[in-house]
Order: sequence, then C-alpha cells, then structure tokens
Amino acid sequence: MNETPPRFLQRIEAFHDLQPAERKALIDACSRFSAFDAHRDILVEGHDGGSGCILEDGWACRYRMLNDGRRQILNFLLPGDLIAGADRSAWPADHSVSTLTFCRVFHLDRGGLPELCRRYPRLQQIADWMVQRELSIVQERIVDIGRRNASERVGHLLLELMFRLRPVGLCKDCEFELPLTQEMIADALGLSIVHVNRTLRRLDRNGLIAYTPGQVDILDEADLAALAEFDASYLHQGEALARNGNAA
Amino acid sequence: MNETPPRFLQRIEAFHDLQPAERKALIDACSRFSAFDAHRDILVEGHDGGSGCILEDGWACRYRMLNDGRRQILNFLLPGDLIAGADRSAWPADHSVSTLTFCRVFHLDRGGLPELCRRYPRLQQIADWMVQRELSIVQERIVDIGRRNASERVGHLLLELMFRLRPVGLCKDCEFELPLTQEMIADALGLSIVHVNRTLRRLDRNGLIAYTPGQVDILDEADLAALAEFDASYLHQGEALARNGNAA
DNA sequence: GCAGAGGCTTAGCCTGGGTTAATGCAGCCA
DNA sequence: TGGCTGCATTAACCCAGGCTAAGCCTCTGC
Repeated sequence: MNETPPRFLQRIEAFHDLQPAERKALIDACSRFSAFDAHRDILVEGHDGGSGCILEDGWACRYRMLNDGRRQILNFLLPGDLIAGADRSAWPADHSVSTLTFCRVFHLDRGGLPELCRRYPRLQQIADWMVQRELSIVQERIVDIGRRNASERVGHLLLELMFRLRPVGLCKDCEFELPLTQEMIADALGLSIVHVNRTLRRLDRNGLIAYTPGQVDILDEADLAALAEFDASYLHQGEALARNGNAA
Repeated sequence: MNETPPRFLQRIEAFHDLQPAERKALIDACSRFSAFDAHRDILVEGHDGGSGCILEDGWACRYRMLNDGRRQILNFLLPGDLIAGADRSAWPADHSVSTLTFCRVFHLDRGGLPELCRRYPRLQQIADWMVQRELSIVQERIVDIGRRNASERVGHLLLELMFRLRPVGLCKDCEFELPLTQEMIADALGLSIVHVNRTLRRLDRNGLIAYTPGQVDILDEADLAALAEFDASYLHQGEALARNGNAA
C-alpha cells in the first residue's frame, strides 16, 4: 500500500496488530463512502438506527433534543470513531447524529460486519473494544456533569479531546483545532454558553490553556490534569500513546 | 425444565427467541455462581476488569470516586444485567462495581463467551443488544444530569427503574421495592442528598408518586412521564412490555 | 432500656452557574 | 458600503440547588 490508510485503520492499528487477511477484509468491507456538509443530520432519532458506518474525516456529535429545545450532546465523534455498529439497525435510533464540520463517512456493507467478525475473531474483539471505549467515554462525561464544577469539566473535555485526536494525527504536541462553538461545548457539558465563555477565559487568563475560537493549546498539561483530575486510562489507548501521540 | 429459569434468561427471552441449543449452551456456560453481601465491591477501578458475569439477584451499581470523596454512580445494575462482558478483562477496569443489597452473580466460563458467540450468532446479537442497551441508558443519564432539573431527573429515574424491573418480574403494576438510600439517588443524579429529599417529598405531596424509603408507587404514570419527558424506547424493550411487564 | 449509628426530614442561608441584555467583530451578500 | 447573521464576550442580576445544622426515627448491640 502506498496510499495512506483510512483514519479508522490508523486508529485501530495504533492499538491492535492486524493480520494482513484481517486488514484486507476490513478495507474491502468499507468500499462505499459518502460526504456530508457541516450541520447535517446523519442519523435521526426515531428513524432507522443505521447500518455500520465509520467517521473518516471531520467532527460530528451524538445528541438528544428535549421538547422545549434544550439540547444535550452525548459525545463528540472524531475521525476514526464508529458512528453505528451493524447491530443498531435493529431498532429505531434513540438519539441523533449530526455533523459539526464537513465529514466523510465510510459505510460497511449491510450485514457484512457480523459475518466479518465471525470469520475474524480479532475483528470482533476490536469492535467490542470500540464500543466499550465509547461506553467509558460516555460514563466519564457523567462524572463530569454530575460531580465536577465548570472549570474541571471544561479542562477535562479539552484533555480528552487532545488524547483522542493524537492517535489519528490531529494533535501535535498539545495544540489542536477545535471546530466547536462555545454553544456546542455548553450543550456537551450541561452548562450555559455564557458560563462556558467565562470558564474558558478564566483558564486562559490563568495560563493553563491558550484558547482562540477554533484553536486550543494546552499550555500546562500537568496543572490542568490535576485541576480536572484527568486520567486518560478510561480511553483505553494504552500507555504508549499517553504522551507522544503515535504508536504504529 | 421445571425450575424457574435464571433472571438473565427471563430477561433475554422476554425480547428474543432462543433456539433450544442456544438456550442450553448459555445455561451450561453459567455453571458457576457466587454471592456477595450488601456494600461489597465486586469490581474495583484499576484492577482486573473481570471476566463475563451477570447479576442474577439483588441490586448493584457502577460508580467512580473522585479524590476528594465526591462519588458519581454511573448506572444501577438490576437482576439480569450484564456486569462485565468477556471483553473487559483485557484492561484494568475504569470504574468500580459495588453491591447495594445482597447479590447473587453468575460467572461465565472464562474465555467461553467469545467462543459461544461465534458458534451461535444469535448470542452475539444478544450480547450486542445488552451492551447497546446499557450505552443507551447511560446516555439518557447524561441528558438527565445535563439538561433536566431535579424533579425531572428524579421522575425519570423512577420511571426507568420501573420499566427495567418489569421484565424480571420485580414490579407489579407501578409499585416496586427501591433498596436505594437517598444518598445513592443523589450520587446517581448529580444532586445533593438534601435536594433529593426535597424533590421526592414534593413529588409525593403532588400525588405523582407515593414514596416511602424502600418502596415506590408511581401513582400517576402519565403525568410523571410528561413532567420528566420520559419515553421508554431507549430501553429497547419493545412495545409489548410497555405496560404489562411480561412478554414470554 | 439505653447508647450509638445510619438514614430521613426540614429550615435557613449562600453560591455557582443560569438568564438577560448589550457590545463587538468578522464574514457575507446585495 | 451598509446591513444582516452568527459567534464571542462581558456585566448585572437572580435562582435552583448546595451546604450546614438540628431533630427524628429505627435498628442493633450490649
């Protein structure tokens, strides 16, 4: 292969060894892909849960709306993340998925994933790993919203995003593009947009981060991690990646 | 079989048809079981994630502690719930699991589940269903804590517990045993113990529920569901169960 | 029968973060 | 060139829910 592998493979192979046959089977299953403009719904609550698809490029989010317009973002989806395992198509989706930026998405052949996983047990393990990882991320968000104050929440989210962006090469050192409005951050952290602004500005003023809309630099990772009580182990990325950002 | 099936089978069979061979394989895999007193840790954060095991009887919870003693309960585990899929044993657990009451737990033969799922694709589907269901429950908790006020949160939790208890026969009509202290409810909902009390008392005073420590009766399910904007579809229990509490 | 512990309940006060509103600024289009 | 839209930012004010504290009740062990 001389072309760069797709992001989801980059991410998988940063943590798991694949046999050539497994690798090929996976690539072959992802023949179709499509593109979405920013702010388009990929999956809509109440509709078909969607067959297996993977976010290759761009940012998206899972979210739920309440009747009066309150929104809660459940998780941000980054390049290499699973949007829907094959199994979700059995029931209507219980949440929506929307793009935040322009996105490219790989679609797994319908029904192909279970068959694939049966043939290659390793792929089943990896699929399980991806789902468990998302569960862990979502659980950590519960801790954020339930028991951390605003600074801790914002700090924790920024660190999480940094660690998740590294394995797909989207964060060099401690600096990364953050294509989120403050409203999206607020909706993810259960805060108001005004208070997110206050909090980001305070973290910036205190020298922990350098924040410009669209761009973040974690200036003092150790202090921020201490403040937010951040421990990356829930991301199940292994220790190799903890600081550098690239295994392979 | 003349003895009553284990709870996890009751729950599975309320929503999925099993072939006799699948059923037998599953029962055979669950030969070992153990018991725990109330308030014992079954799984400890940072230690072995545990091989597959299923809660047969009693209440437990997943939780995380912060350094200063703040606790966040991530999810309550009820009879029939999966405590750990086989895959978790690969990494240290990122949260703890503790019993809330006396509990009995089935242990799957170590390494047996992946093999079992390969032989019986239906069992793989069911395992996926159980994990996705937990993910949905946890996501709904994020909506609770992030965007619902105290009454909505408490109401939503009580309705969720009622719907989850029905398929395992632990809720007749709208009344069920609730072996949770108000502190546990507070730690699950991101509230203070005092405010949980205020809120339960208000719901009781308003005739929506009848609450006695240890026992709940949902007096006005429709009104409470409207208040909490509760929609059981995220539990993926199907419509059959919505009101009665038994399929089979 | 009494002392202690653990949980429930309520009152009173306080604060972190919500709400409203106004300003600024950049990009876009006519 | 000017108006419109969508963010970001800040100030001023307010309230839902946190915190403290005190009293209760029940259970348990001695």
